Parts: sequence; C-alpha cells; structure tokens
Amino acid sequence: MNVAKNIRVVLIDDHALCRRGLAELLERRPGISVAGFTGDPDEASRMISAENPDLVVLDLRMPQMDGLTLLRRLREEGCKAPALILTMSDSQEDLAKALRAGVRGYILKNMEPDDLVDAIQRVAKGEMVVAPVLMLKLANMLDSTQQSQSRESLMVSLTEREREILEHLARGESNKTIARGLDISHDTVKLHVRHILSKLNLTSRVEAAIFAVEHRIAPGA
Amino acid sequence: MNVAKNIRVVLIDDHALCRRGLAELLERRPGISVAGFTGDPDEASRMISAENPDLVVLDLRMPQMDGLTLLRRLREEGCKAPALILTMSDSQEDLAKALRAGVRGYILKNMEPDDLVDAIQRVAKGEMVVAPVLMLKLANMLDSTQQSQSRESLMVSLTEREREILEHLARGESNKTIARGLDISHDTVKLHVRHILSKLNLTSRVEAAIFAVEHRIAPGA
DNA sequence: ACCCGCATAACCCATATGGGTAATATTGCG
DNA sequence: CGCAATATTACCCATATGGGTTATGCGGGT
Repeated sequence: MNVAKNIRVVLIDDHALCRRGLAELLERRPGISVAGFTGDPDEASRMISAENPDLVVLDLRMPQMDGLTLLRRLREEGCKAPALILTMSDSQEDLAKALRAGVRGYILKNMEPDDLVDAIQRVAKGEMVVAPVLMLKLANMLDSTQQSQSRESLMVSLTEREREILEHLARGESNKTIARGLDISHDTVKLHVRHILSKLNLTSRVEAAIFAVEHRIAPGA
Repeated sequence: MNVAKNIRVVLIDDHALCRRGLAELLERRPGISVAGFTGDPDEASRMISAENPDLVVLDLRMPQMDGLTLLRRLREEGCKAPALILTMSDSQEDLAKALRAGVRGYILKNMEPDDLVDAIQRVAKGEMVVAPVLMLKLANMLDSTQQSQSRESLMVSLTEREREILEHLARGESNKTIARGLDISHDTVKLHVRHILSKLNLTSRVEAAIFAVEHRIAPGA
C-alpha cells in the first residue's frame, strides 16, 4: 500500500487545529504519508495497532492522558515505532522525562514546518533529533544529572506529611498559617519544611513552592 | 480584489505549524481568504496596516510580545478590525484580560476546525463568540470579579523594573541574589518587591512567585 | 519652573525563615 | 523486644523578609 521509502506517520495531538494542519502539511510532502491522526488516547491505541505506522508524532501535554503515559501504553501494546515528541514545552524537565521514556526525537511546535519534516525524516532514518534550543539544556543535564533527575526521584522520598506541608507551602501559606491549618506546632512545620528543602535539594521555601507548582503538586487555585 | 462577502483575515500566531495549517484550512473555505500570517509582532503591524483585513486572529501567548499588548499597539496604529483570540489557555484570567481588552471572540485551539470557521464568520458578522467551555467561567467571573480581575489588571500596573524583579523572584532568587544580579542595592530590591506585593495585593514573595509561575511571567527554568 | 512617577539608596523594626540540637511518642518490622 | 522511621515539640541563632520613613536624581509633562 506504500512505496518503498514512504514514511507512514500517525499524529497524536489534542489540538484539532494543529493535527489537521500538520496532517495537510505532511501529506503534500513526498515520502511522507499520514496514516491517521487523533487527539484521543484510546483511538490512538487502536489506530496504531491497526496501521502499524513507521513513526508516531506525539504531543506531551494532553488533557486526557499525558503523552509519555500514552507512549508507555503503546509500547506495552507492542508498538515498536519510534516516537517523535512535538510539544510547546521547552522545559528541561519535560525534555528529560521524554528522553528517559525513550523517545527518538523532541522538537518544539514553534519551529518551521520544513524543520519538522526534516526531523521526521531523520527520525525515520534512525537518527535522534532534539530541538537545537534544547541542546543547551541537554548539556546542562549531563553535568548536574542529579538535580533534575534526583529531584524527581527524591520527590517520592517525601513523607506523606511532608507532601501535605508542601501543598500548603505551594499555596503561599506561611509556616504559622500551615501550623494553624493542620493544628500542629509552628516548630513542627518548620522542621517539615527543612526536611522538604533538604530532600529536594533546595534552599528556600520559594524554590519549593515553584517546584511544587511546576509539578502540579499544588492544585491550581 | 475580493468578492462581496469575502472575509479577509490575518493570522498572528508564533507557532509556524499552527498558522500554516490554519491558513490552508481557511483558504479552502468559501468566503474566507487569508490576507497574511506571521508570528512576528512587527511584521504583523506592517501586514495589518498594509492589508487592512476584516478580522485579526490572534494568539495570546507569544514569546516576543503578549497578544493583548500587540492588539493594543495595533489599535493605536489605527487598526479597527475585530480581534478573535485563538489560544490554548482556558484560564479565567486570560479570558477576562482578553475581554477587557475588547476582543470580539475568544476560542480555544483544541476545537474543531469547522467551529473555528464558524466563529470567524460570526465575529465577522458582528457577533461575539466565546468558547462554550469558557461560558461557565464567564458566569463565575460575574460573581467574584474582584480577585482575579483586580490582580490581573493591577498586574499591568507593574513597572518594567518591577516585572523584571518579579521574574527573578519567580526563579527562587533571594533579594540579595537579585540585587547582585541586577547590580543594584539590596534595599532597592526590597522596595521593588514591596511594591510588587502591594500592587498585586499579595503578602509574601512566595505568593508572588506562585502567581508569576502560574502566569508564565517566569520563563520555564 | 514645578510636579510626578520611577529607580535608586539608606535607615529602623518586627516577624519569618533556615539551620542546628535535643527530646518524646507512635508505629511497624525483624 | 529493640530498632528505625515518622511525627511531634522545644530551644538557640543568624539571616531574610515585610513594612514604614526619608531622600536623591532623572525624565516627562503642565
């Protein structure tokens, strides 16, 4: 059904506009055909086992299911196609997470269409593609792999209580307020906060709050 | 150059992919033609005074310039065309800001292309269009207009310098660090921070940091 | 010339925070 | 049972932060 070097891709993106536009853009390129596109995880699942594409283009942030979670699910279902992340997020964390999940490319949505096409072709050829802007961050990560990685993993080392304290902290509450709210001593809260900072390798409650907000530990007020 | 009921639109979006795809989608609809598209504010400015379109489709979050800031600039330059915001953000805050800036439509990027076309046509006819999902939030706003409105609107009252300080603050920097970074006195930073808190109606730097992060004033570390 | 907003800086003071140490109670595990 | 982890509280101390006041210099507008 497809010519020798034709690359069959499936697009998964919750933005109808993006995936439609993208699909049209790709369809008119020689050597690339769009086997399907959807924004729904379940449909993506079915589509990929049915079409068995050469490549999966995946958005990271989707309302129903996180892109990487979906990727893991696809892998479990036997999908072997390389994944190319196409996202808005240029954050170090997301990049790191994606790379550790074994994606073969990570590019940003604000790039030129031609570059995207190029990225698809290179990933299909077996190359690894990372958005140039992010290569710097990648370099940083190699040095201080500890921080962003272990900050992630050390996150799990937080006690239930500490996570609870962190939530309040990330709502901007002072130690005193947290203490009143949880009906414990001010000193106890202070100690918990110190433990949090120490475990997450941070030095101030502000950093902790930012960390929490960026990791959606704190519910969006 | 255009038939009677042809709607000439200009697309402003920093995502090359989106604007290209969108342009193609719109071009193939009868009654709509794309007079131009760009992701650059200055080019947008020139394009709109040159083309004098019937409608401007605008993204909110753009790296170089905030969509609403750009809109205000366009208005100053004499652009009378109604604006239709097309964005990812479904936040109450952004919607409120946009409405107060006088946009005539606010729709989300994850909607179906057909709905977008519909929205464009309705705005061109003089109607006001708001994404259905957001109508609820709109209702909420009518009650509790105080908080989110005043904090948002007071946000614009921040000085350039204060915004700059806020950025650093939202990276978790202490006053001393910020002072060193900007090569000004510690006391000056303190004063700026106090002004920020006062203007935004907050009481601690932690709240300010959270606010900044949630509103992407701070660049993703 | 005058006033005003802004950035800058220097004070004072009360409180909050980060960090160290010590102690007690509870819980679950080997 | 003893041990380790956790939660709790209490101290001490240095520094950071929030808030008030005063003052200087600059640039824009009246």
